[in-house]
Amino acid sequence: MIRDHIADLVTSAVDLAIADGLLPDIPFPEPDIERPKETEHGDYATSLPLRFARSAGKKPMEIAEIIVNTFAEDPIIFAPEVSNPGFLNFRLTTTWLQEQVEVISEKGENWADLNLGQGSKIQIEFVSANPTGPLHVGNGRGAAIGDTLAAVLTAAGYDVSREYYINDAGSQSAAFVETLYARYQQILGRDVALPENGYPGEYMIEIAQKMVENHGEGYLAELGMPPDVQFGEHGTSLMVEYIRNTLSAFGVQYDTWFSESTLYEEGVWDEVKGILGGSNQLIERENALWFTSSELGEDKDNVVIRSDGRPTYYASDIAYHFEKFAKRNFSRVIDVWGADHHGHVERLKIATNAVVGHECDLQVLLYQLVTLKRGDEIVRLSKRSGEIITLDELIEEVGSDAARFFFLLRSPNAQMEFDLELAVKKSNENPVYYIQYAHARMASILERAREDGRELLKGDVNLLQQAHELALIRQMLRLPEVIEQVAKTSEPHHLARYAIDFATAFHIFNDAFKQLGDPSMKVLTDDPELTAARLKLVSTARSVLARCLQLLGMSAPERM
RNA sequence: GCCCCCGUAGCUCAACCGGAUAGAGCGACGGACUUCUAAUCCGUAGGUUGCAGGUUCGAGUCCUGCCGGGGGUACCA
Repeated sequence: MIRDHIADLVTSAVDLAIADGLLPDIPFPEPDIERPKETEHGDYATSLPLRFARSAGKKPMEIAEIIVNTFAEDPIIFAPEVSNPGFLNFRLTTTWLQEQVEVISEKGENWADLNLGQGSKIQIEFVSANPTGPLHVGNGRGAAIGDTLAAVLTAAGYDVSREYYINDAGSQSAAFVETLYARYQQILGRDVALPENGYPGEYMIEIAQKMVENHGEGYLAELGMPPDVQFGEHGTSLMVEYIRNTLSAFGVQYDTWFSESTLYEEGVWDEVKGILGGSNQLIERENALWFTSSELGEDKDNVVIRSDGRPTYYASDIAYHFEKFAKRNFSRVIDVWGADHHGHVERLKIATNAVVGHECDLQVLLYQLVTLKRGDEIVRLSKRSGEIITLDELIEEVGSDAARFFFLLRSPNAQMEFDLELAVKKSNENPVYYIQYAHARMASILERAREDGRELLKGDVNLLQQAHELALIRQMLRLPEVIEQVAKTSEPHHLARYAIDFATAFHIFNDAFKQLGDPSMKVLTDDPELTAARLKLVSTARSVLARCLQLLGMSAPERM
């Protein structure tokens, strides 16, 4: 990557200056290469002279001058310019920029891919909402973040596995089954009440109806008696099916749907209990079994087996993460959770390390909750209250692309407000169309060129010299850096922001002829050589934007 | 009480490891269609980055204290 290249050049220059006795022979700061905000400050910059000034005992500007003088000649970047109060600004050579069009066009769609992960196995678990009701808008945020993060990490060279954890063993699941059975009986004419802590939502009637359609009265037990366990299993799998369909409509496909129940059926929990018991980390108190997490720095111990003998979700989660690291050997695991689970993070990490026996690379990515508004009215997100805004409804109203982009545009740790009225009413103002329109315009130009019988990839890139052409090339070159940034920070919103910047660069490029009133600025002109060069640029830019949209999980329309 | 996230333009949000004149979109105002689709472009206005200190060459970013919003602090998940 260019940044590393520049850092190397700076390091060499400083080394040379030290060897020549121009700078003192002491350790110097890392030459951090950043992207300046102001274009006047070049393509890249470093503040190394400022940070080196104190220990070197010289003025920043003086150090900057010395580095410029010892800077090696390079085909990619010009010698740096010194700028007050002590920055070094770097500019890419035009020749190299032009060549990149050739390079990108040859490497194709995966041009920006990296090898940061070196093929290591990484799992991303996201959404994992209880199968007790339809996904709501908040789950959509987790879905968009998790899925795009997975896509970017794949592009960054990791062997990524997407996973959904089905909580089908806990008390919420039991409440779901009880409610479903009550609805089932009601449909079949029995006068029974819904359970107190059940799920009153309308969707339960639909699922119960489906159970009747599929199985008739087959699951009806004696009045007052619970149904066969298969009733619950079938009901839950129907619910999971709904969830799977919603996510599929949202563009999310999982590699694994992992059932919590199997942790008990296949003895994983027993194994975990054995390990923790063997190291005296479990204690019986008040008829319950506790994990002595306070011994490991937690505020308190936590119950793993309730006094009635049922395991808590904490027990499940320990077993589950033991399974991820010790059984399936993921070298790294990322759990994407809503911020309301924050209190669970530390104790899960502690327990996982304790049971696996070494420090595990477990990262929990928290995203802040989505507040729903309808005008001025705040809508509470809760499956229990019955009234929820489902992800299905959101997709229906604004479309999958717009919904995804809306979520991806925000940093995970920013709370976001979602005004449903606005989302519907102003859907055409969603920036998603701005980006997709850029792609459609490129496709349209290329289509027209093909109709004219022009070659798209034969042009001479050295003819690309206009400021707006070079600006577009510069934007393309950012993609690998953005992929690296997202992979390192687990913050997909940088990619969404980049997509907007890229679209802007293209729109400016595309409208330059109108702005300047000069038809020779168009892509398709009377000059066949220039046209060929620009077509190659547009063709390359289109593939870069398409890749970007693909990583964001959005479509890249040919026309709009 | 304690722990975590947030507070930036009228609104929704950015700002890469502490960098240069804090940026976009929407909204407001004023321009550009004889088009390669104007779902676009160009321009103007809009800020004491919640408040008060501190650290340093430099703070929206780090530290301390307050104020405000959200979440957590269960034998719910």
